[in-house]
Formats: sequence, structure tokens, C-alpha cells
Amino acid sequence: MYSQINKNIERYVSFNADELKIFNSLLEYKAIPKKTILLHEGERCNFEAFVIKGCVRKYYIDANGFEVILQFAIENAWISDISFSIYEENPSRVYIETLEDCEFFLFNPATKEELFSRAPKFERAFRILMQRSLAVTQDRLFNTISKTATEKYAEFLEQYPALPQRVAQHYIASYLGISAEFLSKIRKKMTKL
Amino acid sequence: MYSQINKNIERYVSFNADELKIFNSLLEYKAIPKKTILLHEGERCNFEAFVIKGCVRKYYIDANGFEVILQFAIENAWISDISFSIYEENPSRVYIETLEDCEFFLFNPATKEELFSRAPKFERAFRILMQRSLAVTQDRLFNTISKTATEKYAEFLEQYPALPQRVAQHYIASYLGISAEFLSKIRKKMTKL
DNA sequence: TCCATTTCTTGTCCTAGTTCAATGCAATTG
DNA sequence: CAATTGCATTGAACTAGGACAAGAAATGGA
Repeated sequence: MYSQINKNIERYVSFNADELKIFNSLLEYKAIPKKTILLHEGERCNFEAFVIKGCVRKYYIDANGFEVILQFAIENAWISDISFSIYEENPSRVYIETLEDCEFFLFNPATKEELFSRAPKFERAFRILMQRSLAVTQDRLFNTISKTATEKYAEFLEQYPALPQRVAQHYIASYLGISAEFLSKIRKKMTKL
Repeated sequence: MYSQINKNIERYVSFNADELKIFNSLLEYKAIPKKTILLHEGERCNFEAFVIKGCVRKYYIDANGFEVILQFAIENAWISDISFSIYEENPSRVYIETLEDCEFFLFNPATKEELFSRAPKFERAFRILMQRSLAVTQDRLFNTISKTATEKYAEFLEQYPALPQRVAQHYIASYLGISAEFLSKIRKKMTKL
């Protein structure tokens, strides 16, 4: 049950059995059906979720009412919205929604606090996790700016080879920052080769 | 001398006099002339720099040899490249370069380690710093995807009102992900109104 | 199983932004 | 103070990708 998340947290920092025991005891398990919105616009995100099973998306709604997907999270990924706590003045426009039936392990601010005070080494692990998200987001920003739609899609396929079978195509288009119609045309062109 | 950086680090976590003393004693001060490259492609970034004075840019070079600016850092901002340590396999393509004569306070991995072990509360402060960068990068990604060039430039002016007087216009275009010529045309249109 | 709804495809027309080239203007440098 | 180099501007021609519309295919719920 815990081996999946333990393996994940130990990827960059290793812990002893006692520390892992504390870690696991503080996790909240939750199964959530698909199409459930975990975080609404304007709410404070009071969780950090580790995906045991399933698929989740995080998205904004832009000024014209269009959804823009910022992140997909599948098995062994973390998802949360940290931006709200930063710009406390203007509420977050981020939504987090399950796309499939999901199982999670959850931290809330209180359990995270408790974890850090009882096993301080986790502070580092979570900092590295944060660092990873930053690196991924930065990479995504670079790709968005400097690659063509076709290149973006090809790269997406490498990075998430299983996703096209799991989520609707227009979600992928939204993630790539292109129109659903254009993605369809790109795919057609690619099968021709 | 230290009040500037102390004010910055205390923005989200407060420290007592002893802690700040440790913090300040571990800082390395460095003045660096303009047009100096602090980090080259393929190198490991072994510093986290706080800008006391001056202006710095961080950029990639894309597949066609074009520079894409990821971040400007001016007074009271931090700059570093954390992505290298993440994707250790494929070396970072990031450069960091001073655009003006600069003064910095620097941490390297060793001094940062020492800071965390002597005053663990700083681990939290640096995590929050990281969180802020992530929020900013995420916001930037969202803008890049869902706003027009004119909107992006207008927003940039709000966020960095002093920069157009300090850095070349084509750098701003590169940051916004548009061509220098098009930025020029946007500016012309804006002055007409 | 059938109906309804969502998703995907395809074509046509359109536009925001690019590329290229020419020109004038500052700013460095010797 | 020339002379070179880099920077901003402008215009003209071009293109990647968007918007719209309408049909086809897939999915899902009762």
C-alpha cells in the first residue's frame, strides 16, 4: 500500500524505517470518482495529493472563458496548487479535477507541519519536489515559446506516451496551447508519414 | 549592508537576531561587471544569487540558435538555475548573464547546507522562495499560452515598469516570446492611443 | 438497444505574428 | 572624430495556427 509513495519520496532523499512510519501514518487515503472537482476557482488549496491511481488535470479559465490545462498528473505524480498562497490578494483561478476514478494520498497543511516537526528531513524532500515542479514548468515554458505545434505534440508523446489513450484529445490540445482542430490536423499529417 | 537581503528573507518567515547573524555571516559578497556570463550552457549552477544591485537575465538557446529569455532579475530578486540538478542526465542549456554592473550575495551548496544545519528554519524560507518562483513561472506559462502579444507586453509593463529603460527592447521581446520587430509595432500602436 | 451528448475530423477563410530587407540612429571603440 | 557595430523602426510578403461550420464517429446513460 505504501511502497509506491515511499519509493517516490525516497527518490532524492533516503529515510529510515522510523521516518517512513511517521510519514505513512500521517497520510490520508482517499478514493474519488471521475469528473470530480477537487479545487474550485477562488478556493484555497489545502491539500497536496499524491496520485496512487488515476488521472487528474489542473487548469485555468482564461479571460475569454477558455480552459488552459497547466498540468496532468497520473500515477506517482503530485498535484496541488501552491500559487494561491503566494498571491494571497488575487484569488487563484486554478481548478483541479479528476479525469478518471482516482486514489490519492493526501497531506493538508496541518499534517505536513506535523511531519516536518517530527521528521525534519522531509522538509528537504518536499523542497526537492518543489524544485522538480519548477524545473518541469520552466521546461514547459521554454517549449511553449520556442517550438512549433508539431514539435510540442511530438515531445508530449514522448513524455506522456500513455495519455492519448486515457484523456480526450482536446485536453491535450489545451495543454499544448493549440486548438483542438489544429491538433487533429497535426495527427493526420503524422500518420501519413 | 544586510538589511536589504534580511528584509527579503523575512518576507514569509521571521527570524531572530542570532539566526540572521548566522545567515549574514555565510553570505558571500561579489561585484561583477556587466556582460559577464555567470553560468554557461552545460555547467552545473553552484550558486544562488541575491541581486543587491544591477540586472541579470537567464536564457536558453533554442534549436535554431535563438535566445529565449526565461527570467530577468533586478534588485531584491534571486536568480539561479535549479533545473540542472534535476535532469542530471541532459545538461542544462541555461545561461545566466549580467546586463549591468552588479552586486550580489551568493550561496553555494556548502554554505547553504551549513545554514540549514545551524539554523533549520531557513530550510522553510528557501522552500517558500522556491514556491514563489514556481508560482511566477506558472503564471508566465499561462500568460504565454493565453494572451495576445499586446496583452503580454502591457502586463510586462505593469510587472516591471522600470525595465524598458534599463534593458534593450529585443530582450523584452525575447522574454515575451515575440519577435523584436513585432514588439516595435506594438509599441508604436500603443503610443498612438 | 437507442438516443443524446461529446468528441474528432475536415474544409474554408482569416489574422496575429514572422521573416526578410532596407534605413536611420545611438553607442562603442580605436 | 571617424568608423564600426548594434539597435530600433518600417514596410511588404508570407505562414502557422485560429475560428467557424458541419458532418462523422464514438461514448455513455437509461
